[in-house]
Amino acid sequence: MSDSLCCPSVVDAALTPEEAAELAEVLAALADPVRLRLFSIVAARGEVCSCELEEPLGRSQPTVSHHTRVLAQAGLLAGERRGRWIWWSIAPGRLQALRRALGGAP
Amino acid sequence: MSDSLCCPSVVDAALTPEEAAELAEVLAALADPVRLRLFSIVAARGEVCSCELEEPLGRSQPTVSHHTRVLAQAGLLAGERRGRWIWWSIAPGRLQALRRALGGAP
DNA sequence: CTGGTACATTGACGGCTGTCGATCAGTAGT
DNA sequence: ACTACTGATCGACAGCCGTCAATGTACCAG
Repeated sequence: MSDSLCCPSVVDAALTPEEAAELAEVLAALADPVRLRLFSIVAARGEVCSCELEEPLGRSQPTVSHHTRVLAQAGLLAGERRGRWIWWSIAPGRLQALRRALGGAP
Repeated sequence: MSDSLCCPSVVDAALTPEEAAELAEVLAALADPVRLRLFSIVAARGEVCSCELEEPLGRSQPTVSHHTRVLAQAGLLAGERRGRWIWWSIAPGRLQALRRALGGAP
C-alpha cells in the first residue's frame, strides 16, 4: 500500500476510485471491534507485546497475530522485535492522516 | 444503533467491547470504496438524488440503493423524499463525532 | 543439542458482504 | 385507470473475513 493518505479529503471533492480504495483499506483495518480494542490497548499502554493481548481480547494466539498483522499492514501499528517478544506501538502520524482524510482540520 | 459515538476516544483508554462494536459499525460503513466515493460525491454537491449516483459510481440501481441504505443506517447520510426523488445529504455532526472518536481534537 | 517460549503460517469452516437481474411499491402526469 | 419513472426488496452467487486447532519458525536458557 502507498504511504500517502495525505491529500484528498472526503468532504472536499469526489474521490477517485484509487483514492477511495486506499482510504477504504485503512478504514477496513479499523472496522473490526477486536482490532479497535487491540489498537486502543496499545495506545493506552504505549507498548505492548503480543502475549499480553490474548487475555484482554479473549482471542487465540493465531487470531491476535492475524489482527496485529492487519493493523501493521495498514500502517497503524508498528512492531519491534526484542528478543523473543514483539513490542507493538502506535505508528506515528497515521491516525492523524486518517482524520485529515475524513475532513479534519490540518 | 445508538446515536452517541460521543465520549470515548480510541487513543485515550482501552475501549469496552460495546464501544468498539459501535465504532466499528460506523467505520465499516465507510470502509468500502464505492461508499466512500458515494459519500464524497454527496459532500461535494451538497444534495444528490439516487438516480444521479448510478453513473459516476458505475453500479446498478439496486447496488446504489444498498449503499445509500448502509450509509444512512450508520447515521452518515440523510435522505429526504421530494416527489419521486430522494435527495441525499451529509448528516451533520456524524463525521465530526467519528473524527473525535479517532482521537481528534474536540 | 535439547527443551521451552513467542510468534507466524496453514488449512478449514461458517458467516458476512458486494453485486446484479428480476420484481415489487410508491409517485406523478395524462 | 393507465403509463412512466424512482427507488426498495428479494434471491442468488462469488468472494472475503474472523476464528481456531495444528503445525512451523525463530529465539533463548540450560
